[in-house]
Amino acid sequence: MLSKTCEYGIRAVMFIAQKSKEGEKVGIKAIAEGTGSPEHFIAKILQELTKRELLQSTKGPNGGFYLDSEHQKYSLADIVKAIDGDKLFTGCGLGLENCSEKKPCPLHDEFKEIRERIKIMLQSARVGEFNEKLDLGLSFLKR
Amino acid sequence: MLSKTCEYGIRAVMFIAQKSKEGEKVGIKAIAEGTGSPEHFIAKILQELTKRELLQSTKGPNGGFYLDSEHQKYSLADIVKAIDGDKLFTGCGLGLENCSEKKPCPLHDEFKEIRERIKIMLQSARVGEFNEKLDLGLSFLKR
DNA sequence: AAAATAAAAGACAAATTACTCTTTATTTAT
DNA sequence: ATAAATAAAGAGTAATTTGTCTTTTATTTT
Repeated sequence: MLSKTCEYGIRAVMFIAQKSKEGEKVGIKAIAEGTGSPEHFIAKILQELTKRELLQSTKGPNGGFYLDSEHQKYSLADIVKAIDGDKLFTGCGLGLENCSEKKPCPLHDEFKEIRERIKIMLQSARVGEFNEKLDLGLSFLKR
Repeated sequence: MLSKTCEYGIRAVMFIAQKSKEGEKVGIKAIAEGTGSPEHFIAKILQELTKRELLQSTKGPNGGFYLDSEHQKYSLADIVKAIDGDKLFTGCGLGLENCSEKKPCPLHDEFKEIRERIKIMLQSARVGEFNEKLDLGLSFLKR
């Protein structure tokens, strides 16, 4: 469904959002630890998200990654698109490049409905909306 | 969503089902051609499906792959499971090994619903149910 | 200004997935 | 019985994804 890169990315962003109360910043090491992800790998992913301005960071002592309230409004769909592109939302389920409404694969309508649901789900989920759930220990980000 | 291997596999199986009127058999070359797939690669995939008895074949002149009416009743879910395993149906959306009802990831319920839909869709689609659509040219298997 | 801290960048290594080629085994037709 | 046709099997190669390590750059504190 999602690439591993994207899974790590989402988990990291949720983690950062949670820790970003009052502009607190969180370093790569803590993120890797808190999400059970390989440190250098997740660093690369977050670099990319920062470049695309879905995530904020500062260097130097007391630096790290963070998400102000504006940035907590980005959707998970934004993150997924930034990492995996939009094939999940638009690609043919059977991998046919020319599959379209006019020239559909046999599963076109079926996959369309599913893709649509995934899209809605990810578009309506905001990066920052999981903070409480995580704070209360009702859900987890670490394997 | 599906691996490329699985996409090829499904397309091939649909193609074979369509061509299997009255026990006609179809060779690897025709399958590769008819589904726009790499010949030797699709051969491997079909080998595996045959070994698992989701597909039938005979060697020698006039041999090839085919699906009798009993075998046309297998579902696409059967094919997917044989090739990709069942991670699509059961895996955590964020890649967390220990994600479960009791210890859920933040997107657990959302992904559960989507996985459920995918499962129902693939379980209710029979390998042989696309023959007519394909015969009438209402859908295609080749990019 | 210097030292320390932290992300950015880049070059590499490993693992997995996708694909190719060659040989072997089986079946059918002559 | 032999030859031809065809899938099965196996041993590769190539590409992509995942993961690691090292160096550089920017920022802050002293």
